Amino acid sequence: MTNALDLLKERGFFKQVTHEDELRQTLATTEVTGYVGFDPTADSLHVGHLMGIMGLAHLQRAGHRPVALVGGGTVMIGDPSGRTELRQMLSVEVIKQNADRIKNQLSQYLDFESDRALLVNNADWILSLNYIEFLREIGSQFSVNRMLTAECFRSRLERGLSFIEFNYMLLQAYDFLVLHREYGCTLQMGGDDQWSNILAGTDLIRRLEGKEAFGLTWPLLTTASGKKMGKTEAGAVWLDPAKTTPFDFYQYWRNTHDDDVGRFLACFTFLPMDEVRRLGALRDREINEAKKILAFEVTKLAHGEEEARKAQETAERLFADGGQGGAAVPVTKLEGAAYPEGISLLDLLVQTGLVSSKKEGRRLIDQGGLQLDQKPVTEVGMVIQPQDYQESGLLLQKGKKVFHKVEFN
RNA sequence: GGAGGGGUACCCAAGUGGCCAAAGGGGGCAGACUGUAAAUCUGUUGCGUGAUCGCUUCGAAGGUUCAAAUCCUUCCCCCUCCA
Repeated sequence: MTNALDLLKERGFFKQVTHEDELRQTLATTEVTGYVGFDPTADSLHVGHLMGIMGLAHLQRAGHRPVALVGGGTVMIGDPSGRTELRQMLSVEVIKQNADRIKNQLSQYLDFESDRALLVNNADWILSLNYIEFLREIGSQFSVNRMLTAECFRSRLERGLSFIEFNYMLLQAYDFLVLHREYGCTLQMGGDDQWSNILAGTDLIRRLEGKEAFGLTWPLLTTASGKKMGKTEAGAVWLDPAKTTPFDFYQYWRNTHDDDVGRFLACFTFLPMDEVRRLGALRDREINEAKKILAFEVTKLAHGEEEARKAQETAERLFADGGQGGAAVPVTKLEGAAYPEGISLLDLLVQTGLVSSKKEGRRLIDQGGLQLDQKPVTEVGMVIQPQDYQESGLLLQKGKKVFHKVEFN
């Protein structure tokens, strides 16, 4: 079996490590327990978290034991790394709810059978911390001078950094220490912005336990066009199907920038690297095949094969055949009887969420960007009679690739 | 606590009494091109309406004025320097 470190490296999960050779050696000879932290700032993970999720998943597949740490405690502080503003503080109840839902999503990716993977919430040990004890045991191990030289704080010194944020590093280091003590965890992974925090943890373990722990970071993912991963015009691309439909999720990946395809296949799927390299090397029109595979595979992981297949079929019909679409097109169901006089197309657009105001809808139609059942709409004031669409419903198309179905019953 | 600077639309940022629903850039949306990609070009980007009409908006609340993002008062928040 390939060494886990080389596997991660090969798949794009490698930017910095603490001690590369020792880590490789350890991974080759023992089952390593490694963790990644996730902050429950929302009630669902999104595509931006996928690096962490897949990092753990790849680790597990290489024969090691992943630990997903939900930061129910640390999120109450807020990681200052890379932020320009103090994070909004969330209430305890909200954080708890979020943490629970996130646990669920993670189990899609990791095999938690018989402790082959662990799920922990640092709220369990952080919320009950005693301030003085913590300062004496952990705080005494940190040099403020050294902390200030860390990149994550340097940039913030100019913009302002609150004391609560300054403590984040200690808490994250403490997490690592706890996991080390409780579960023999010796590896922490994360995005490269976590480097300083990870080092704080490995240092702490060395000082307090006299043991060697490892840190590994991967490059912060941006798309080739420099955008933050997982953000679209409509906001984040969520893993929760109620927040981002599997179809939209599929489409997000289907529209990947050419230059990102190979990288994404390596990171976000389990396809063999030979296949990844072959697909990533495709050019021009041919790369669309690779994009389809990427979209299918990633959707399959997030939502299951069934949903992925539906999304793919729907996309094929919508784009290739120009037909009425398929099962996965987002649908709005309306009570036809509620509109005896018919419903204006503009109102309908707003109801489906295709536009945020009638003004925007009007603009859309004026600019020729709306199609109704494959035909361009030219009349702004058009009124829809529900009885005319009793059977198949109607298909709205905004621009080139946003589809929405309306059904009346 | 003291001194100074600042809060403008999704973001950055101009605007210091009427010509301001508010320049410019980014971002978004749409059109052309195309491969459901990128780049490029064009249009558009507070809300309501058929509208060159109305309504709401420039940290918050009051006030002055025919007229305020712009002037005055009070309050809230942020930053810098000093302690």
